[in-house]
Amino acid sequence: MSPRGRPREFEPDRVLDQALDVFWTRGYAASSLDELGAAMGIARPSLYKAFGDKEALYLATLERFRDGMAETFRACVVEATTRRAGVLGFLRASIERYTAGDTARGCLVLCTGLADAPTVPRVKQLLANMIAELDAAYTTTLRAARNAGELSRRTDVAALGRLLGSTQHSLAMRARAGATAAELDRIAVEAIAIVFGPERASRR
Amino acid sequence: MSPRGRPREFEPDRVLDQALDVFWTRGYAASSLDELGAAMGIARPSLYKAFGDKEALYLATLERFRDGMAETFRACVVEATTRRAGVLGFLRASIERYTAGDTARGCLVLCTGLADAPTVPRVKQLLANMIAELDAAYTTTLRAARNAGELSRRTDVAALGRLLGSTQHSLAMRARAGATAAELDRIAVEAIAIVFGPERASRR
DNA sequence: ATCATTATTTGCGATGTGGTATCTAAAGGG
DNA sequence: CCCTTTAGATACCACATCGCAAATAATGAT
Repeated sequence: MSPRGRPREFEPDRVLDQALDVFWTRGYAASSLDELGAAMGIARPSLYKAFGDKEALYLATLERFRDGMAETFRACVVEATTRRAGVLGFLRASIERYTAGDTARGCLVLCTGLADAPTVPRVKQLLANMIAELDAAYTTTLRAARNAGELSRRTDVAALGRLLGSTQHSLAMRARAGATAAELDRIAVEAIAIVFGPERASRR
Repeated sequence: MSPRGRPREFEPDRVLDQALDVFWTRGYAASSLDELGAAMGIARPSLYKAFGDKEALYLATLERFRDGMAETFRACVVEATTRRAGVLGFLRASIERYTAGDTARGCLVLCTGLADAPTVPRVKQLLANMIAELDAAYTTTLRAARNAGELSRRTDVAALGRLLGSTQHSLAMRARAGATAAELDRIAVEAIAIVFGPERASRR
C-alpha cells in the first residue's frame, strides 16, 4: 500500500496552492525559493525533490490555476440554462477570482506569465496554449448557442469567440491594475450584449 | 551656456532606449543593473546619478514607451480621413510595434508592468493610468466619429471605447505569447467591424 | 532487529544582487 | 594656473540568490 521509505509530511496539492499564492502576487522572477519554501512550510531540498527547480514549480502552479479555470468554465456553462447566462456566469466567476483578496491579482497565468514569456520558453508555450484554449472554449460554446437558436445562423462564432477571449484578457489586466469588481462587471456585461445582442426582456 | 562641471558622455534619451530594450524583454524583476548598465554602456554609479535607482529607471522607460504610443495614436487618428481608418491604423501600428524584432514582446507597459504591479505601487498606478487613458482616447475618438455621422446617434461610445481598449490589451498579450502579426491583424479587423459596423463597400 | 528506501534537516558554497564610497577625469570660473 | 563642479571608473559592501552535499530521521521489507 504505502510506498517504500519515509512518508512525506505535506500534501503536494496543499503546498502547491501556497506556492501558487506567492507566485500570484510577486510573479515568477521576484519570487525567491526562500519565500516559497517559507510559505509552503518546506525546506528547499524537499522542495527540489518534490517539484524540481523553480521553473518546474512555477509551471506546476500555472497548470493548476489553468485547470481550476477550465473546471469553473465547465461548471458555469453546464449549469446555466442558456449559453448567454453560462458565459456571463463564467466571466463573473473569473472577475471574482481576479479581484479576491486584499490586493487584486488578476489571472496567475495571463498576468504573471507574460513578463517572463520571452525568456522562459515553456512559460510562453503554456501561455499560448491557455489563450488558444480560451478562444476555443468560447467559440465552441457560441457554436452550440447558434445551433440551439440562441444566435443568428450568420454569426461568426470564431470571431466572437476571440472577442470573448480578448475580453477576458482585459479583465485580468484591469483587475491587476486595480479596477473594481463593479467596473469589470460592466465590461463583462457590455461584451455579452455585443456578442449575444441586447438583453431580451425576460418574463413579463 | 554649458553647465558647470564635466559634461556627460551619453545622451539620456539614447541610453534610456537601451534600458527600455532590456526591460522590454526581461521584465522589471529579472533585469539586473549589470545587464542594464552593459546595454546602456554606463557604469552603475553614473546610472544612479542620472536616473536614480532601478525602480525610477524602470518607470522612466515605462513613461517613455507610453508617450511614444500616445504620439502614434495622435498621428494615426489625425492623418486618417475617417475615424474608422484612424483607429484601425493605430491598432495596426501597435501590432507592428508589438511584434517587431526577432522575439515578439508586446507592450512594455501592459506586459511587463503587470507582474510587479501588486508589489510596486508606482508601477500599478502608471499601469492603471495608461489603461484609463487608452479607454478615454478611444471613447473620445468614437464620440467625434458619432458627431461626424460615422456612427449611429445611439452608439454607446464609452462602452465601445472600452471594447477597443480591451482589444488592445489582448493584442499586446497575444503578441507576447507568440501570435503572428497576421493573427493579430484579424482580431483588430474584427473589432473594428464590431465597433463601426460591416465595411461599407467603398468605391465601386 | 537490521537493512534498504525515501524524506527532512543542516549547513555550505559559488555566484549575483542592488547600492555606495572613493578616487580620478574633464570641463568652466576666477 | 588653481579651484570648484560635475561625471566617470574602480573597488567594495552586505546581503540574497539558487542549488546541492552530507548527515539524520522515519518508514517498509526481510
